[in-house]
This record gives sequence, structure tokens and C-alpha cells, in this order.
Amino acid sequence: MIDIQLIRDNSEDVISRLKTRNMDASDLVNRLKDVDAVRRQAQKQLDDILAESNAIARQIGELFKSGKGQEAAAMKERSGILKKEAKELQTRLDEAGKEFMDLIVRIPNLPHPLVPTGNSEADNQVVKSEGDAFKPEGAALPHWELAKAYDLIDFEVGTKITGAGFPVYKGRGAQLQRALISFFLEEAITAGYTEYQPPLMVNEDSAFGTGQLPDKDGQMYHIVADNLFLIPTAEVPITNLFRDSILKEEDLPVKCTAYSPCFRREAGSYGKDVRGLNRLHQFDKVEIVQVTTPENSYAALDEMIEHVTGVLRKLELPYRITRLCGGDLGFAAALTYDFEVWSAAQERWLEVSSVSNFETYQSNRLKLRYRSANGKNVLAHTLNGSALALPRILAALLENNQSDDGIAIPAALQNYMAVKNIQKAG
RNA sequence: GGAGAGGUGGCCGAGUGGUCUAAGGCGCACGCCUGGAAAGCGUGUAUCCGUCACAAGCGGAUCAAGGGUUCGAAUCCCUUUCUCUCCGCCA
Repeated sequence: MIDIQLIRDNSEDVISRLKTRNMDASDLVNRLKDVDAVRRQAQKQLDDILAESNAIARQIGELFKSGKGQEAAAMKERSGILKKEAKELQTRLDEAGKEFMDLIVRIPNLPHPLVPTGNSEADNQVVKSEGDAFKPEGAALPHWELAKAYDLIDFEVGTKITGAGFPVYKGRGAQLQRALISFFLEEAITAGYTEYQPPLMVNEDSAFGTGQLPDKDGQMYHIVADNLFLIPTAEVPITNLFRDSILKEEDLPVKCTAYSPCFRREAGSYGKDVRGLNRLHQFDKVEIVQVTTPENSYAALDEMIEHVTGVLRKLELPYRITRLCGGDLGFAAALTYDFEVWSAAQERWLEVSSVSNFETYQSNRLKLRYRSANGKNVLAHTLNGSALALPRILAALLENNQSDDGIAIPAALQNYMAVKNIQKAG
């Protein structure tokens, strides 16, 4: 949620910065400004009435105590009138408050100055590229065929027991998943992140706190009977660890990591994007989250980018980093870098990580603050990134490392796998 | 799922209609004391909103959450929620 102070101070600047997202926010921002004024005026009036009301109640108390109860009658009458007025004002204030919230949650985060303008994925800037987008010699099989040939993943039985997008990993496939999770977690722990195992379902408050509600309603699975949501990423429960809290500045940065399955409805996806492991309703991911000060958050973003880069290097996967353009930037993010790995048989880049600085957009909703050196409570900056999402990593590993001798396991993963090379079953 | 008991400040804990502007204690911060420290003594110590210079001061709200009764609610009533105890079920 955007800080209303920015709009009070300089609404034109807010409107102009949102143009990077191809958004004409002028109507929204101006209405918000008006509603904010209405709300504050109603608040002031209500406070004044309550102040008088409180004073009268105190005086009546005094009168009763000194045995002049009958003199209180006139004051009670006045009190009754005030009460009525207060009720009306409270209603007006509630209405203004509700409209205020309805409007403010529709304003996305202000893009960082580095964010390029653009409409779609095609306009993202490639800021770094390492390793070749190679074409394998001979007949390279896509991962869904390799998965079948090596008996690693059963997509069909997953469809039977749940539905499309819920694969069943098997044998070396399941072991490779487990190895990747362990490897990613160990890398994060070595980098100073504390491991957590969070709940996989969250309540409405949590989903609102990190921006899934109301913005991305429909992307999450909703358990109606208990009004809980299956997490689309561990970012949600992990960041919400710090909801409604005031941290000490000396405890920052807070660095957390968690492995979790992620659940996404992905309504409307189709075609080659959903083939094999490319887009699933349930997948595994190791997430990293940082909470830090505004002064340090962009250094933290760089650190997280370095971390993801290091992990990809160890996996020996060709990758590139793109800076998301305004049109592709998530609602809550100020600046996002995507990591993509080369998928040799599909001959395309697959997104495996997204690292973002949310500045105060999440913390404003979460009421996540820290006490600064001068004793003031200020909103912290939150950041998160995938380190990493498993399915497309698995797809790239299978496709890129296939040969007549089997599928080679990268050296860094061999500590976590029983074999250095996956052979055909049977 | 059934029955009962509860939810008070960073923590413990008093408080059953008006000096609650929430006692007392612990913790923490600062000061005094000390060669230094401990102890002791003193002072301070929640969050949010408004006014305003995002200062001070002043006003408002907050005793799990929401609603109600009352001139006045931490205190009484209703609903929700969470915790604990017992029973049931159970990995």
C-alpha cells in the first residue's frame, strides 16, 4: 500500500511515476486526495465531539459524587445530543475510511527510477547473461519426454489423482527434487539466512499483508469452509512473521529462508507455457526474504541477486538476468529482476527466480516497522526472491545435461544425490 | 466436536460502573552513588490518528476483535476469535 503522505505531499509526482507502468492514475490519485481530506475533516469533528462528551461525563461524575445528582439532568440531555452527532459522524468516517481503502489498494507501488517503460515481457532489459543459449547436438528431448524415458515424473497419474498441473515425482526424479531443496536451503543458510518451516495456508490478513489480496484474488486456492488460502509462495507466511511488529534497528537486516510447496490456480494459462514442468498448480520453491532499512534495501537487493547468481553458477546452468519493465512489474514491487535459465531442448529461456524490493509497499500494509536510532518508528523495507523455484530448474537440468550416457548431475548437487548420473530405469 | 476457565502495557500481575489519566513488580534507558561494578536511590519507559513544522503542547482511539446497555465501561450484556484444562477423536 502506498504511503498516503506521498500523495499529500506531491500527488503529481506519484501520477508521473506511475506512467512507467502505463497507468494513468490521475483520477484515482485525485479522488484519493479528496477522500483523504474528507476523512480527516470527519475525524477532526468527531474528535471534538468526543472531547466535549468526555468532559461532560467527567462533570456528571463529580456532581454525583458531591451529592448534586439532580443538577446532572441538563448535562445528560446535552450528552444525548452529542452522542447522536457522534454516531452520525462515525458513520461518515467509516464510509470515508472504506472508500479510502478501496481506492488506495488500487494504487500499485511506484516503480524505481531504473524501471524501463514497456508493455510486456518483451520490453524487459537483459542486464546480464552468462553461459550460452546452446543448441544440443543430435536429437535433444524435451524434459517431459526425458521424464518418461527415465521414469522420473508421472504427469498422467497426477492428473488422475488430482488434475492437470500436479505431477508425481518418482524414483530418481523424487530424489533430485529432494536434493535440490536441500542444496538451495544449505546455500541460503550459508549466506546467513535462517531457515523456517511456515504454515502452507494463511488467513486473509496475511494474504492482504503481502499484497495477494485483494490484488491477486483468484490466483490463490481458497479453502472456503475455513476462509484460508493455500500459499502461492513462502513469501506470504514468512513476511507475515513480522506483521504488526516493531523491530530493533540493530536486529536488521532480518534474513529468512524457507522451502515450501507453492499453490497457484494459474487460470487462463495454456499452450506451450503449461507443457511438462513449465507451469504447474503445485510446485516446490526455496524462498529468501529480507527485512531491512530504507538506506540498505538496494544493497540487500544486490546481495540477493548475487546469491541467486551463485546458486545458478554452481548448477552450471546458462542464465540471464532481466530487469522488469513497468508493464511486467508486479503490483507491489518497486524493482524486480528475473532470472531465466536456458532450456536446451525447448530452446527458450525459463523464468526460475524473481527478486524484488517492495520498499514500504508491503510493510505499510503489514505495519512492519523498526525503531530507528533517533527513536522514531519507521516502515521497514521488505524484499524477497526465489532461490530457487524447482520445476524449471529440473527441466533445464534434464534437457541440458542429457547424453547417451544418461543425465549428468552437476558436481554441486552430487553431495545431495546418491548418483552422479541418472540412468534409464530397468 | 462436547464441557468449563480465561485473554489487561515488552513480560508478570492487580483491577467487577466514575480520582483507571490502568496499582504493584520485572525488564529496559538515563542519572545519582562507587576506584569500578553490583546493590540501593531517583527519573523515564506503548501504539495509532488528528491539529501542527512528520517539534512541543493539546485532542481522540486502543485493556483479544466487533456490536450493545449507560451521562460514563478494562469492569455489565451479545457475537466472533484465540489460549488453557477435562472429555471425545486422532498422525
